[in-house]
Amino acid sequence: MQAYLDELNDAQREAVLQKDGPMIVIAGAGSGKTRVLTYRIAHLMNQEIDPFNILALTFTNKAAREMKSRIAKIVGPSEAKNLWMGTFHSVFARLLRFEADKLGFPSNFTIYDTQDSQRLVNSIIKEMNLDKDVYKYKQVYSRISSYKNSLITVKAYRQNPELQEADAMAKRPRLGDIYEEYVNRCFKAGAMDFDDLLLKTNELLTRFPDVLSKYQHRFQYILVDEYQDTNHSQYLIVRALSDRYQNICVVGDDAQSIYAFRGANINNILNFQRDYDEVKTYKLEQNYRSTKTLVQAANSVIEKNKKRLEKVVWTSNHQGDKIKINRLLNDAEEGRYVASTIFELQMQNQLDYDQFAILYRTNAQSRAMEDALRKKDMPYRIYGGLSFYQRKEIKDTLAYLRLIVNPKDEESLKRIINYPTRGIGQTTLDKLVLAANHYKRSIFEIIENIQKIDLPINKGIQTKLINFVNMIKSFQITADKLNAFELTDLVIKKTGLLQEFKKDGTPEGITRVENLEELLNGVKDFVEGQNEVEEATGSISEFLEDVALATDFDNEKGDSNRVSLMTVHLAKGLEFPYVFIVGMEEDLFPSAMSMNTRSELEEERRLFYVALTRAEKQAYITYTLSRYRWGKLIDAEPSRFIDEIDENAIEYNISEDSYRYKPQIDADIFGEVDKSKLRQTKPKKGTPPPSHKPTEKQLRKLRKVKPTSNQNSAKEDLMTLKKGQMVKHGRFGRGKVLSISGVGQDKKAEIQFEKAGLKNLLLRFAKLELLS
DNA sequence: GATGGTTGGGTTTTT
DNA sequence: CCCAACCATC
Repeated sequence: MQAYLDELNDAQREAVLQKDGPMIVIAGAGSGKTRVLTYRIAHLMNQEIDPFNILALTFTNKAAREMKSRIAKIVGPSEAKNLWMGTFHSVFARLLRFEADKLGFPSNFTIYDTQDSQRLVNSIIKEMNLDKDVYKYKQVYSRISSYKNSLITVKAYRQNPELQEADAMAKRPRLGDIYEEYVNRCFKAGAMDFDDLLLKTNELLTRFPDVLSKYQHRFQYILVDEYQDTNHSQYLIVRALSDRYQNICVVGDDAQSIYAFRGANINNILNFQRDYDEVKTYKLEQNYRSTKTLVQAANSVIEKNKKRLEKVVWTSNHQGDKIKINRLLNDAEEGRYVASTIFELQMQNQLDYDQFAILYRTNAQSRAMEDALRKKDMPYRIYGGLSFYQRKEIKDTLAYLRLIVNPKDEESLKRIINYPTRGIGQTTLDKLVLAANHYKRSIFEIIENIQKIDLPINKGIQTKLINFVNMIKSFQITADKLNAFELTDLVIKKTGLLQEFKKDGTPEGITRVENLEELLNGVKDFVEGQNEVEEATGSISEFLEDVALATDFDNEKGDSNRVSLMTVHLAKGLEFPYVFIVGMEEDLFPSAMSMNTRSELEEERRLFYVALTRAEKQAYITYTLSRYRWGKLIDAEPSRFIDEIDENAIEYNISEDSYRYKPQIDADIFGEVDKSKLRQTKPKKGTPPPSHKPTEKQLRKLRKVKPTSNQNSAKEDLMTLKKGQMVKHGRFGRGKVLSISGVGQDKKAEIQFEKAGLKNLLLRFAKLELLS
C-alpha cells in the first residue's frame, strides 16, 4: 500500500479509500480534512483516474494551490498540473470563457466586482428617476445579488408574486425593473458580476444538454471542500455535474458555516444524505491542531447552538494553557496590550512573528491594532479590507486595461473617460449614456459614431471624446505586439496616470506611485509564471480575470515572518499557534446587525467557534469598556459569548487597574534586546513611559468611563449580593438571584431574568441595580 | 459645463 | 473614517 495511507487515522483512511459513489465527510475543526482531500485525490490518480477527469472545488485559490503542490509531491508535478482545481468562481469563470458564445457573451467578458455592480445599479436608479433615499443602491444591489444566488432570474421574479409583494411592501415596487435593466446593461457591456459566474454556469448547463453532458463526462470525480458554505446556485451546479457518475465527495463542517449572509445555505450539508442515494458518511472527530483546553472551550461554545449535526470533537494533545481574557479601557489600549503581549511572548519563547494572528469581527478594527504594532516596530500584514486591487489607482489602471480588452465595458469607461481629467464632465457622460440606451449600443460605439448622430455636445468636447476613443484604439492595436507587462507599462505612462500621481507629491501620492510599480511587478510575475500553467496564453485578459477573482492571500510577497491581521471570516481554514480574538463585545461580536433572529445569532456563534479553533497553543480574548466608532466613543459590554466558554478553560485578568495595559517589563526578557527599541516602551527606570501617561484627552475618557461614586457604592452593594434578591440589569431587565459563586474578583451570580432567561454574570462588571 | 472643496450620511462579514 | 452628492467658482 502507498506510504501516505499510513499517515492517516482509521476514519481518514476510510474516507480516502472510498472510491466511488456519493460521500460526505463531516470534518471537525483541525481534524485533517485537507489531508484527506489531498490524499484522496492523489489516491484516485494512483488508481489510474486521469487528472483531467477530476474536479476539486475549494474555498480559496490559495487552498487550491497548496493542495495541488502537495498532490504534486505524491504523483508528480506534470500530472497534478492537469487537475481542475480552484474556487467555484475561478473554475466556472474559466469554463464560461470556453462556452461564452452560447450565452451571447464575448469570450473576453469583463468580470464586474461589487463596486462596479453597485455603481451600475446606482446609475440605473438615477436614470429611472427613482427616489435615491428609497432605492438605496447598495440595498438594491444586495437584493439583486441574493436573487441571483437563489437562481431567481428576472423572469422567475416576474412570475413570483410573493417576491414582488415583498419588494412592494418595502416601498420598492420598481425593483424588478431595476433588476431587468441591470441584467440588460451587464449583457450589453459584455460583463458578468460575481453572481453571474455561478448563475450563467447554471444557465449554460440547463439550456444546453450537450454542454452538460460534455462536462458530466469530463468531471467523473468531483470533490467540494467547505461544502457548508455553498449557496443554492453552487449547489445546483454540483448536483448537475455529478448527476451522471455520482462520484461526489463533499467535505465540510456545519459548525463552521459562516457565510449565510451571502447566500450560503447550511441545509446543503444538513440534507446531503437526502439528496443522493446510498450516501457514505464519514466523521473526522479527532482534532490534531489544538490543546485540550481549546477544544473544550470551542465545544462548550458551539453546544449552545440548536441546529447541529451530531459530532464530538476531541483531542489527544496536551492540556495547554487556559484562554486569557483581558479587559481594556478602549481600542487603543487593546492594541497596546495585544502588541506588547505578542512582543513579550515572542521574546520570551524566541518565536517568529508568523506564529501570531489577530482576529477581529470587522475590518475597521484593524486600525488600532496596526497603530500599536507599528509603534513597536513589529512586522505585520493585514489581509482583506481594502485589497490591493481595489485601491483607486490600481482600479483606474485596470479600468484602462479592461476597456482595451472589452470596449463595451461601461463601468470601466465611465471610470476613466475623465481620469486624468480631459474635459469630459458629468453632463456629457449623461448624454452619452442616454444615447447608448436609446440606440442600444455601447458608449464606446456611440463615441465612435458621434459625427453621424445628432447629439447636443459641442465640437470641442466631441474632439476630446474622439481623442479618447482613438487612444484606446491605438492601445488595442499595439496590444497584439506587446505582452501584458509591456502594455500595462505603456498605459500607465501614456494615459498620464503615473504623471497624475507623481505631481501630487503628498505622501499619499507617493504611495500611489509605489502601488503602480507594485502592480507592474505583479504583471511581470504573471507573464513569467505563465509557462507553468496549462492552457494559459499569458494574455492581458487572463491577467484581468486572475485579478478580478484574486483574494488577498493570492499575492503573498516579501518577508512572511509577520503577525497576521484579518477578520474571523478570512481566517477560516487557517491555523496559528497564538491567536488573539479582539473586540469581544456585545453589538460588535455578536454584531448588532446579526442579533435579530436565532439563526443569525447562531451564525455569529459559529463564527466565534471558528475563531477559537484557529489556535493551536493558546488563545487570548480581549474586550474594551469603550471604543471609537465613527469617531465617537461608544460604551461597550463584554460579549455574551465570553460567558458561554467553559469556565475551566478560561482565566480572567480584569483586576481594577487593568483598564490600562501595563506591560510587565522584566530585565530577563529584555536582556538581549536592541536598546533603541526598548526606549519606546520604557525610557527610564522607575518612571512610566510617556505613552503610558494618560493625556488630557484620555483622562477625559477615563473620567467618563470610570465608575462615579454613585456606581461605586452600587458596586459595593453588589459584592454582598445574596440569593433571592431582586435586581435590575440594563439590558436583561428584572431578575432574581438564584445563586452566588466565586470569591472576590471572580464573584458571579446566577440570575433568572424575567424576560432574558437564565444568565451567569460576573458581579465585577455586571451593570446591576439592587431592587429592594 | 467642468472642477474642486465641503458636507452629510452610512458602516458586518466576501467571491 | 470614507465615499457620494451637493454647491460655489471659474
